[in-house]
This record gives sequence, structure tokens and C-alpha cells, in this order.
Amino acid sequence: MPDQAAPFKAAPNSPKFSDLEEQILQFWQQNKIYQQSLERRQNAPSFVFYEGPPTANGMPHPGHCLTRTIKDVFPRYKTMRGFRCERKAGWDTHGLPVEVEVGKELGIHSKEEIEAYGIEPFIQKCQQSVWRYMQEWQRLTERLGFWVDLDEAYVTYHQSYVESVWWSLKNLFDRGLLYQGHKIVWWWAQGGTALSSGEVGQGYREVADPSVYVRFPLLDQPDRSLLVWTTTPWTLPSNMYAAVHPELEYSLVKQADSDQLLYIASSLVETIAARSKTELETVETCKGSDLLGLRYMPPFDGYYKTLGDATGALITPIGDRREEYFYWRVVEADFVTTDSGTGIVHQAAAFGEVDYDVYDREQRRFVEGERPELLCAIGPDGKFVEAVSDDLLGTWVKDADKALSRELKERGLMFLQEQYLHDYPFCWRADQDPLIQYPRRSWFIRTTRFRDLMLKNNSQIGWQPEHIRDGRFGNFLESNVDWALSRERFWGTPLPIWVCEETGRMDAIGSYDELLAKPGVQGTEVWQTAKAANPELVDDLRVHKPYIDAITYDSPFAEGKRMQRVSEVIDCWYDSGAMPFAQWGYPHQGKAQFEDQFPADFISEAIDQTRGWFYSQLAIATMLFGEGASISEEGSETNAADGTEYPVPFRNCIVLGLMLSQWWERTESDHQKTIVLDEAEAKEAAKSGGKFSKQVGKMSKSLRNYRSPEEIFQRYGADALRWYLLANQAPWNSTIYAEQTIKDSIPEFLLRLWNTYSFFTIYAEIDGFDPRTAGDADEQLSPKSLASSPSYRAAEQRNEIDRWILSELHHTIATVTERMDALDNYNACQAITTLLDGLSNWFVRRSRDRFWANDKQSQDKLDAYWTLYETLLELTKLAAPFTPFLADTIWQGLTEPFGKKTLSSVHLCDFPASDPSRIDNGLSDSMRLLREIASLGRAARAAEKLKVRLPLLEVTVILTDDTNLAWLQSHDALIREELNVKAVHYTTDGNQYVQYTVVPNFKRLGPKVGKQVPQVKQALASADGNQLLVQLQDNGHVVLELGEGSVQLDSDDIEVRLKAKDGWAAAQGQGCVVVLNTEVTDELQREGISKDVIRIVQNQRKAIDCGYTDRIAICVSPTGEEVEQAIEEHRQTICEETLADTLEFKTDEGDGANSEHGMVWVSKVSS
RNA sequence: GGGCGUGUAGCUCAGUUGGUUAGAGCGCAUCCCUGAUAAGGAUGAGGUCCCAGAUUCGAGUUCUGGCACGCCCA
Repeated sequence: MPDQAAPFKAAPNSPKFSDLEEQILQFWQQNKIYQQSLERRQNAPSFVFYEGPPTANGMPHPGHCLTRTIKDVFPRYKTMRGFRCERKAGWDTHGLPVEVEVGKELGIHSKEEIEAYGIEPFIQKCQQSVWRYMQEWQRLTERLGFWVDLDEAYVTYHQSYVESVWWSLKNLFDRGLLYQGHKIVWWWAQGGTALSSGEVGQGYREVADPSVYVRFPLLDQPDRSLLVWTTTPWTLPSNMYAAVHPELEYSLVKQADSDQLLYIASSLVETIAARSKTELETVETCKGSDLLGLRYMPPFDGYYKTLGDATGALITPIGDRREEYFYWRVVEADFVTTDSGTGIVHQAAAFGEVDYDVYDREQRRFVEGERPELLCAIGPDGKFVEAVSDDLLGTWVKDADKALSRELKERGLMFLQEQYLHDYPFCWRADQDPLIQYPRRSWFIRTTRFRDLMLKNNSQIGWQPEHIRDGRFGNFLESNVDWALSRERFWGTPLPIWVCEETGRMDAIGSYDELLAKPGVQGTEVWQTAKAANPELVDDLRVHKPYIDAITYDSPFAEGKRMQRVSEVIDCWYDSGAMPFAQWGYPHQGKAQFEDQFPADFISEAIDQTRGWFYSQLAIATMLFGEGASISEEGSETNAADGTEYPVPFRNCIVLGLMLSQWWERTESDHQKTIVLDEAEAKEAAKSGGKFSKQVGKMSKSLRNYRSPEEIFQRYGADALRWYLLANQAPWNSTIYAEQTIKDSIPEFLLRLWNTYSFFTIYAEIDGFDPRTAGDADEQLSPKSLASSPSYRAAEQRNEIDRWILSELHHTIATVTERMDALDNYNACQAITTLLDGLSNWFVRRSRDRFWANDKQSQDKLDAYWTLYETLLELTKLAAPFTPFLADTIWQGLTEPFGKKTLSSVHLCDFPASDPSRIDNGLSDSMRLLREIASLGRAARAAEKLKVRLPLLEVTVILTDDTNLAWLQSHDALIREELNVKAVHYTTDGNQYVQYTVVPNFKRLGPKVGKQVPQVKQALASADGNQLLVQLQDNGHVVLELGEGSVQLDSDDIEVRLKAKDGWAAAQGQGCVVVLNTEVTDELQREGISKDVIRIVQNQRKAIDCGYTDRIAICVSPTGEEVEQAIEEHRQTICEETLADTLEFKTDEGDGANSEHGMVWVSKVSS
């Protein structure tokens, strides 16, 4: 009977993990365990973690669980390892997605509609919308066990945050690094707004556009023309250049019935001739570079009339030529191909990004103040502003195509006109409106000045996986372009620049107070009025549109004039990139925190953040701190800040793969799709007709093709999900969310750990094992302090299997520590799994008898307890960062007898330290061999269909060498038991049973004999293995005669292998062969039968609900004499094993068990 | 169209500086155990390492070229 006063109580059998987790969650909250874990490390060295802010205006899905699990596991680990790891949460709150969400809610789309609705109520709605799914996010964060300071979270719309961002922008502005330029955007003319690439991508559809081939006559040789091609004739009036590829070959061709000569890329001559149904005869050829600089007459002379001969001074003169014409020259461009068109590309810089780049490059050739202007004949409404011909003024671009084409035809410039089918983007909100590429004034940060510095900083970052550094991220930095910072939107950090209404000169503002301190400030009452009318309004809104726009002040540049803010807000990526300092409100406040918490030791986000948060952080930190802080644009009024030395913003970064979903779907008769998330479910549902097909793809809100995190927690628990995410794959691979695998992580790890723990508590209760005998036990029950118990013996005095598992434990601790320090959670988990397997499947199994032994105080039994207890304690600490809930449940169970003397949570403990003196590699090797022998014996049995219950006379184990021979011999009892044999023989002389073969150790042999490897291999294979072995044993080496001389090989160069000879029941492994004596005597047969009977009876005991200690009566109706004799012979054993009072040969009433040996009835006699 | 990545057992995934017999878990099959018991364990089957070339004594691993998929950018 269990000891009533036992310190341990048996743990429940099959717990519902999600319920246990909820309890732990409550415990954590009530006892502020997270805060305690931080306080315990108050003066410890810091390990800095940055939380990349998620947006809380969408529901979280399983993909977010991966990010948050990875973000949790390393800080937890580092905290246990003795570091102070603060974890400030954060929320990304600005940006277009928020505006779109609010717009949907209000049923409005365009900027005009928003303006009509009112910017003030609109941004108020944005501010509220940001928190729409806040609760879900907080719940996810907590339920997953992601420890982070949600209460102290930084929020990008908060005034202090915005002011930090302003400070940084002012810094850049004052250093001349913030400038205005043009950006070519996809423009919705009717709506008056730019569209994001995502929005543009949604709107592509196939349309037929005009395809025109137009002649551009050369100025100096009017009979020669460039032939250019375009599908947007409306851009021709804004033509600036014609681009050729300098390396391509061009032909000057003559049209059959005309005097006209045309330049066309040589490889396209034939195609164009065919299309235009004219003969084109090549007159001469040249390279593209020969055409550079040629001037031509543009197809429309709207600009040409005034600018035709406009020139400017070159920065680098060409020869003695110091001046260059601004427009209508042949220029070079690498993007010119011969895939379509003519090989000469019409350049209208206003309407194409690559065209704009060419223009930009051209501009830089001229000295400042003498540069070509951007030619743009179209207004923001998509209509002609500069009259090409008077009747086009005010015409919508697409309507102008026809008129323009007609005119070109009339003037004889149109070489060919066709229709062209291609994909073209339309507005996703108004599908009749084609988008156009259009230049917008935009603010840029001169990040290109920092390219090399960013690359240098990048090289300092520990990327996980490594290829990110030189691959995706490195390449991205290499091709850096200036950061287009401004957005013509409403909900974002306002660009803190005020402009003089008179002079256009500008000023940047670094904080709200700085603004209020400006002379003659007006407009603050707009905010005050709003706040008075609605006291609920959060104060942070005062630094937002429209309130901030209302504030003006006296211009320092012009007497009596005002300074007014520019209208733009900034890219919200800048917000997130400013997080390292803005989270503290630096430098207006939080200086100490910033200096303490910069840079981060560790961050992690998914791969899609490469150009997002990873870049924005690196760029901003590079520009503001370290060497970068001393860079400023020439001629800027303010010199750069004195470079405070700060390195990269983060030292290590795990880049996570994307998580895909897997589901089963069926299309119903009404074209609706039925989606299930489970294969079993799909099979079940398919019974009602219609097969389901398996799908893999992105998680999609509209399809609902994934399980909500909340449901996963309910079904399987957070630990199961965490273990799946941490232990099943390297985190940077994109993975398929596999429901089944999560389910599997319960029996694979959680339940196995639980069962081992439960096994311990069951026996500890029965035996009253009391760890409190360790009088000096410390608060974390460290192995050293447990040694103070009088019943605790030093490991070297204990049973071998105790020493073995402790050796495995310390080996595992070393591995896990080493792997986790390298940010490798996957292999750390593998090591833990291996340890748990050893503990559960070998230590516990092999030690059952010791735990069941009668003498409660025998030293061997106590050794077993101490070993298991200590291993479980340390294993629990090892597992704590990975499965924090289960680890804490078990920790609390294991420490319960100590009451308040021990730490209340495993997460307050130190991570276990590996004690090298406990690692015994020799023992590990021997034990591995022993387990292999047992396994081989079972395999040999299985091959002969001799089940383990049938006893056999003997096994013979043949080894290649005698290293482990003595050790194994001393363990033959174990093998006898495992294999159910009467005797075990070990030998190295197995000629009778095995064939020896000698194989090369290629790893050593390769470098040694090089090209002779195949010959050596051949020679070894054809030689007699047994003879080679003799040679090796006698001389320590073997000599092989090859064609070109002899080779001497020592024992490290070759490996001896064994192969069982035919005719034996044998199984072979790496270094041994196990041979089974298959002779089954009648005696053995009967013993086997008796064991069968025991099993049948035990099954019946269970079937009739017997308790462990119930006594029974057995009746057997045997099939024959042999069975009867077997039972008679082993009557005593059978009765003992099954707690039977009587065993009779007769037929009984009721349900019996029918077996190969006859009917068996079992009935309960007493409880 | 460009960049980056991925492709290994039915499924989900590992695979070290190249070393010749490619692993794990699940699933499947066969079996064991029945005092951890709605658990636990063993053994086995299962592979053209996406394809084709190249380098090498030797390639899942390196190189080149394809194919498929994904992500990012045009």
C-alpha cells in the first residue's frame, strides 16, 4: 500500500495538457514569475532582444506562432543562463493597411472621399482601428507562453515615439541627407492617388493597346531616322531621349520604295520587315555605342520649340566640349533588349521608372543649376496640360492615343501601327480606370551615401541562415537606391518639415516642444478645441494630421511670412526601423535605457522582413550612429553629429521561413469549396460523396485554410505547438503547417516526459522516497546540494546504469548549451529527445526491478531514485525554454515536498551546467554496443519467427575485437533477460559463424593513396578477409600488392566487418554479429507455453477489471496434453505472476478467453 | 524578366570540411509487453537524394545548364 505520509503523490495518468497549461498561466500571472525572472538578473550582464512590432489590425495565424516561439525560446534560455534579458513589446500602428481597413468600414476608397469624410474623424478612426484585434494578439502572446512586457509596449503612434522619429529625421535633414525628388509611381489619375505594388498587382488584366513604330529623324542627316516603338503614344509628346544598348549591333536599312533610311537593331530587321510587309535592305551596320550622342527631331514639338537647342555645362567635359544639349539625344541604357520593339527605346522619364533613372543619370552629368528639367505634358488628373496641339489640351491620355497616331501618320512619321495584347494594370477599386506611371514629388533619404558602410555593418551580423548576408540581404544592399520616404497619405508619422511660404526654404523640427517654442506659433488651438470637444481623444493625436498641419510659425527666412508643414507623412517602415531608439523616446528621454539596450544581441522575423525591418533598422542605425553619423552632404548648413560609436543595430538574426498551410478541399455542385484541415476529417467527409484533394499553399484569410491558434491551443496545447516548431525543422526553412505532426509531438515528447515523471511519482509514493533527507538542498535542487542526503551516494559508487544515464545527461547538457549558444534550437531539441529516449526506454525500463524491489531502504533502490530524481530535475530545466508549461508543471511536482524552500518556478532556475567529470564516453560506447546486441538478438528472433516469450538455449555474440569483451561478459544477465535466453557466449573467434571482410576507411585512405583508392578497394574485396585479419592482428598492419607496388595499411586505414554465414539464425550490426541457437527443446516449448498462459490470464484480469492486488481463480481447458503438462510444470510461476489462488483444468461458466492453448477463464476471488 | 531559396522514404523533416551501407519521427506491416496500462516497446518493409552534364579515386553534398515550387523585386 502507498505510504500515506509519502512526500510524493502519484501524478495523474493522462493529463489534458491544455488544462495544465491554463493553470500554469494563472500561476505565472498571479505570482509575476516573469517579473521575478527579470529581477533575479537585475545586475547581470544583458542579452538584448528587440521585438519587431507586429500590426494588430489583423487576426494572428499559426505563422505568427513560429515567430513568437522563436522570439521566446532564446530570451528564456539566456535568462536561465544568467543574463538580464528585457523584452519590451511593440506595436506597429501606422500605414496604408490601417487606412484601407478603416476605408472599408466607412465604405469609402479614394483620397477625395477621405477628405470629404474629414481627415480629423478619419485618423481618429485609424487610431482606434489599430487596436481592433489587440485582445487576440495579447491572448496569443500570453497563451503561447511568449514572455514579453506587453504593459510597457512601445507604440509607433505615441507622441514620444513620433518625436524620436522626428529627431532622427531632423538630424538627417540638417546633414543634407533628406531631399526632394521625383518618384515614378503607379498612379490612379481619377482617384488622385498612388497605389502600392500589392494593389497594382491585383489589377492586371489583358488589354489591346496600340503598338506604334515611329521615326525620329536625325537632325544632321534628315534622311536617316531612328525607329522607336511604344505602346503608349500619349507619352510621345514628353519624349526626352532615345536609348540604345551600346553593345548591340544596329543596322541602317533602306526601305524598298522610299529614300528613308532607318536604324534598327540588326537582329530585329527581319521581324520588322515581315510585320510591316516591306523589304528592308541593310546599308551598313554599327554598334549601339556609335549612335550615342546623335541628335534627333522629337515627334511632337511642344517642348522642342523652346528647348530644342537648350544646353548646360558638363561636370566632366568630353574632350574639349564643355556644353551638352539637354534633350533629344541618343543615350545608352543596359535595359535595352531585342525581345520586342526595335532595339531603340523611346524615353519619357515622367512615365517610367527605368526611363527616369536614365534621366537622373543624364542630370548628374550637368553642373548644378544647369540641368535638364523633367518633361511632363500630363497633369495629375491624367490629362494633357501642355498643348501639343490645342485640341489635345485637357484630353485624357488614353483618349489621346488615336489623335496622336493620326497626326504622326499625316506627318509621315508613322512607320507601322498595330494592336498589341498585353497585361496592363487597372485600379482595383475602379476597374475601368487604367493606371499610369506618373512622377510625384517625393522626399528621399540619401541612403546611397551609406551603401558601403551598410555593407560593412552587414558583414558584422550573425545571420541565421548565413546565406542571407551575402545573398538576399547583401544583394539588396548592393543595389541600394535612395529611400523614398514620403507618402501622400493621412495616418502616419508626419514629416517634420516646415516650409517658408515665401522663399520655400525649409526647417526640420525635432520635437513638439521645439515646435511650440518657435516664434509666433499659431494653430495650437485646433488640437485644444478638438480635445475639449472630445476629452476621450488620446493626446498622442496632437502630433498627427490634421492637428499638426494647423501649426504655423514665423519664417526666419522672410519677414512677416509663415512657416507651414509639408503635407506628407512618412513610410511606416521608417517607424519600425527607428525602434531601437524610438522605443525609449530617445534622445528626448530614455537615454540610459537606449545606451544599455543598443544594439540587440538577438532579433528574429520572417524572410519577408529583409527589405522591411531588417533593412530599415540597419539603414537608420548606420546613418545615425557610428561612422555613419559623421557623413553629411556637402554644403549642408549643419555639420554631422559627433559620431557616437555604436555598431550594427542587431548582432544576430534568425530569418524565419514562411509557414504554408495544408488542407483538403472539395468543390461542391454550387461551386462552393468545402475545406477541412485534417486528413481523417477529409476521409470521413468524403464518405458522403466526392473526394477531397490535398492542397498546399499560403495561409489565406478568405479561404480559412488554417487552424486558428486558439483552437490549436485547445486541441493540443501550446507546448505541443512549440515543440513542433522548435524540434521538427530548422526554423529558416519554409515549412508546411502539419496538423498531424503537432498532434504527434505529444506522444513523441510531452507524453513521454510526462510518463517518465509519472513513473517516478508512482513509485516514489509507494516507497515513500523523500528527497528532503538532503538537508542542504538549495533552492534549485542542484545536484551538488542533493549530495547532502545520507542516502545519496557519489555517482561512481552507483550501479552502472545510473552512471550511464548521468553521463548521458551531462553530455546532453553540454550539447544543448553549445547548440543554443549558436542559435540552433533544432539540434538542441534533438539532443533533448535523445536523452529522454535513453531515460525512458533504457534507464527506466532496465531499472524497473530496482524500483519494485521489496526493501525500501536498500541502497541500490535509493541510488535508482536519486538518479532518476536528479535526471528529471535537470531534464526539466533543460526543457524549460522549449516547453515552458509542462516543464513548470513537472518542476512543481518534483519540488513539492520541499514546500517554499525551492524556487516556485523552473524559469527562475539556472540552466544546468555540464559536469565533465560525470561524462564517461567509454561507458556510453559500451552501452550502445550492449543495446545493439539486444536489438540484433531481437532481429534474429524475428527473422526466425521465434517470439521473445519462447525461451531459447543460447546466443553467441561475435565481436571484431576484444575491447568491450570483458565488460559485456559482466552484463550477460541483462542480455539473457532482454533476449529470453539461458546463456550468452562472447567471442572474437567466429570463423564458424561469420565471414570477415575488410573494407577501406575511405576518409583516411583517400588522402593517403589518392588515385589508387579503387585498386585498394578491389584488392581488399578479393582478398581473404580472415587472412587479412590474422595479418593485422599479428603485425599491426597489412600489406597489399598492387600492380604498381605495394601498400601498407594499418588498422585505422581499414575496417573489419562481419557477415553472418548462411545457415545461422543471425543478425549483423556495425561491430558484431549475434547468432541464435534455434534448437527448441520440449522443455523450452513448455516454458514458452506457460508464459503465453500468463499473458492470457493477465489480459483477462484486465478484462474483468481486476485491481493490481486482487486475487483470482483460473480455469483452463487445454487443447492438448503438452499444454496441460506445461501448465502443471509451471503452475507455481503462473499463480505467482497472476496472483491466482487456484488453477484448475475444467470448463467454467461465462466469458473465457479463447487462445491457441485452449479456453481460459478468470474470476475474481477477493479484493 | 532579375535576385534569393527550396526539391531527400507514403507524410513532415534532418543530413557536419565531399568518404562509398543516406537518417529521424509519424504512418504502414509483423510482433512483444501488460505493476508507467485509454500507456509503453521491438523488428521490418519502404529511396532514381528533381533531371542532365562536369570536376574528383569518390558527389545527396562542389560547379554548369535545365525543370518544378516558394519568396522578394521588376
